[in-house]
Amino acid sequence: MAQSESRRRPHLMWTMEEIAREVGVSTKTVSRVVNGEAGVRDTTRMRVNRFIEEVGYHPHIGARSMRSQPRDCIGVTIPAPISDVPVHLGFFLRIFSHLYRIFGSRGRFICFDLNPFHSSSSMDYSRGLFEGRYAGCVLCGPLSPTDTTIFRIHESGLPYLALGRLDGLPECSSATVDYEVAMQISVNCLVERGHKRIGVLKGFHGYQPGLERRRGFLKAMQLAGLAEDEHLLQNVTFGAQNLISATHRLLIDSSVTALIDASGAEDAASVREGCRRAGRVPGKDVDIVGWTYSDNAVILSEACAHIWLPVWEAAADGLEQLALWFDGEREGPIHVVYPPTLNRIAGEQELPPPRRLFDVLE
Amino acid sequence: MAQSESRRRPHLMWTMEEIAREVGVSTKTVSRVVNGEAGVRDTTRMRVNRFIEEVGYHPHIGARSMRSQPRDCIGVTIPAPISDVPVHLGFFLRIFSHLYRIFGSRGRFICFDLNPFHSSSSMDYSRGLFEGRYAGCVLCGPLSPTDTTIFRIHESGLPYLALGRLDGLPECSSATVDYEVAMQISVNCLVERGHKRIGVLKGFHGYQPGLERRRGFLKAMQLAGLAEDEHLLQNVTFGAQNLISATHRLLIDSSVTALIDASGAEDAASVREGCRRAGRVPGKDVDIVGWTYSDNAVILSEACAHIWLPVWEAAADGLEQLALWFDGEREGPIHVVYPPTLNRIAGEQELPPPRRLFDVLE
DNA sequence: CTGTTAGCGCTTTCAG
DNA sequence: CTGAAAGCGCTAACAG
Repeated sequence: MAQSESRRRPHLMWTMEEIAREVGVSTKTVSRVVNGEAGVRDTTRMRVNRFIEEVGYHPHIGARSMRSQPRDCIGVTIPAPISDVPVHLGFFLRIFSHLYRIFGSRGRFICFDLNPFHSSSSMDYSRGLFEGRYAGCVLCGPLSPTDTTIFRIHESGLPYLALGRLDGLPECSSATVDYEVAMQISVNCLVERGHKRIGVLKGFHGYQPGLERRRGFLKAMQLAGLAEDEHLLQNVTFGAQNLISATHRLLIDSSVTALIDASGAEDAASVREGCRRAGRVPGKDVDIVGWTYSDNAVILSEACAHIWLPVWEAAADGLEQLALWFDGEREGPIHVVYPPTLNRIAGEQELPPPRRLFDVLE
Repeated sequence: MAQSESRRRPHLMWTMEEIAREVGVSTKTVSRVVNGEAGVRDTTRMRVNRFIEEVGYHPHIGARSMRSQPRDCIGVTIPAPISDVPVHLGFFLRIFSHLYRIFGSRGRFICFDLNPFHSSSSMDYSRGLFEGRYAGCVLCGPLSPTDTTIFRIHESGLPYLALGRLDGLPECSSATVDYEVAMQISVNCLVERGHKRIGVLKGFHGYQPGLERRRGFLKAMQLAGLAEDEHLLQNVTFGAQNLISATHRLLIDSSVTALIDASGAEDAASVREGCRRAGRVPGKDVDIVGWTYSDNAVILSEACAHIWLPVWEAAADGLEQLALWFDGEREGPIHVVYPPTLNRIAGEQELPPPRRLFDVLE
């Protein structure tokens, strides 16, 4: 036990070898103590632990990660540029809250890669995973049909959850809502009310949720024996101006008597303004079905019905299962698809327009 | 150029050595290309880059971190258990937003260590830094006078910012508000209005902001030639019940004619209820000075004045400077101390009670 | 411009 | 129960 107390210098970053030398054991013994492995006498263990506590030793995570996969860090990354798909503040807070409860409160690190598109031109949002930075990850946003990164993530076998699915990879680990069905329900609702030409404000163009909206619309119109006019589908982005003019474009055609607001923007004011500019009165001239992420919520008080997309609820379910996969208590991939619900509730009390994560606070 | 295309197996995790072998160069050349260093012919660089892109190679962050300090990850940790100091949702969102703008949008990782107290009993919130996980960190909350971890962080020379200071380490890199002055201003305001015995709802007991409140109170009372009765200081936690009963305890003493709400809870309802239980009418029986984190805000409409603590503004300033330190464009430590402001604005429009990060959403 | 060698701090393997 | 040695994938230092 050659404890050379005299040569103990004030270190900031200790190594196992130094610890071992000071305590008078081998590095392997220190390693065993640090990792709580068996095969160390209690007195030795205590001696090592005391010294580690005293000098404030922390194992170097990089060195460790060269021999074993990291287990204590979950990554969160965004597969779409934030400028394309602004993050709903309420959604983000829920996700963050779940991540805290499931991972953070148990002492795990939660690592955000919020702009993987910064330096590389390619869709390299998987970098944190393949760099060995985290043990699994959450893809927090819709996937693009041209996405290839997701395939590599899937093949890696590491735990992951996409908050959105992909036609090209049906086995993708995902938690989402069936937007195709949402659109079919919306169309049917309006067809039942006697409408023949139904306009659609179609959000998420270029992403899977946009594809599903389109497919659901065409399928439902066909089943109803109505014209599947592509012009009835207007792509919209999240900007108010864009939403206004798209609404206007649809309603300027007087044969269009109904509107499905599948923009995902929950922006009643813009839809109203678009109606006004087209000389229409919502609820009288135009029958509207609005889409929302909140149950029993009214987005547009003049709407005849609202479709509730339980996206957040699906995400919560998926994250719960991801935690199990993470802990080795189940296998991947995860498949959560929640059905949308048609709510015919009415009321003056409209949901306030959503705030966006990085939009509102500066 | 021994490109053994034939032996190229579908890998998920490539190493530099494999890349080098496949392309027919040395590992050092691959390293140079990956890190954008000079000393590689353009054609070679392109050949390597093409291959890297093709196979989706990512350098192993652990291996890299053994030779050089990480530069692309900022850590956020909480030096106080979240149960002691619930996180103000508005504050969190501002911090997150700043972190995104300053670090995230530039392609850096933001790594949260939200419950470092999970497994270890010691205040080990510095673990991420000493494990080599991040290049610098933000300590997001008040510091305890018994804290020793902060000394090690300070000595490490790594960039860090504490959102709160510490008497025991005046040179600590920090961005905060002068609570001592806030208390002195509060007391003076009430003394000018003729009060001799002033009760204080004192938040953050056991943390530096609590100490500063106490010190400021005793100092101001002494300067005013009034009794420095310790009983006039009531420690409060963030629970409504606690706030109510503390208010009650103070005001049951009829000699106490004024109250400083330095709880930090921004909870008008509880203060009112405490007054009511003591048979007092705020603004008539009791003169009140309220503390708030929002400028020109009214917390309690019956209050004669409000003290604005620009904590969030100081944090924003500090984070801006941390980014410079991070990028080597300045040296540490950072010293931001914002003065509080007395606002005599009145109005019925009270600020809604704050939401807490992990309280509200589940 | 390019390559070789050593070694970062751990964990794994194998030997006592 | 304990230790010695090899090696993970990368970069720094030094040769060419």
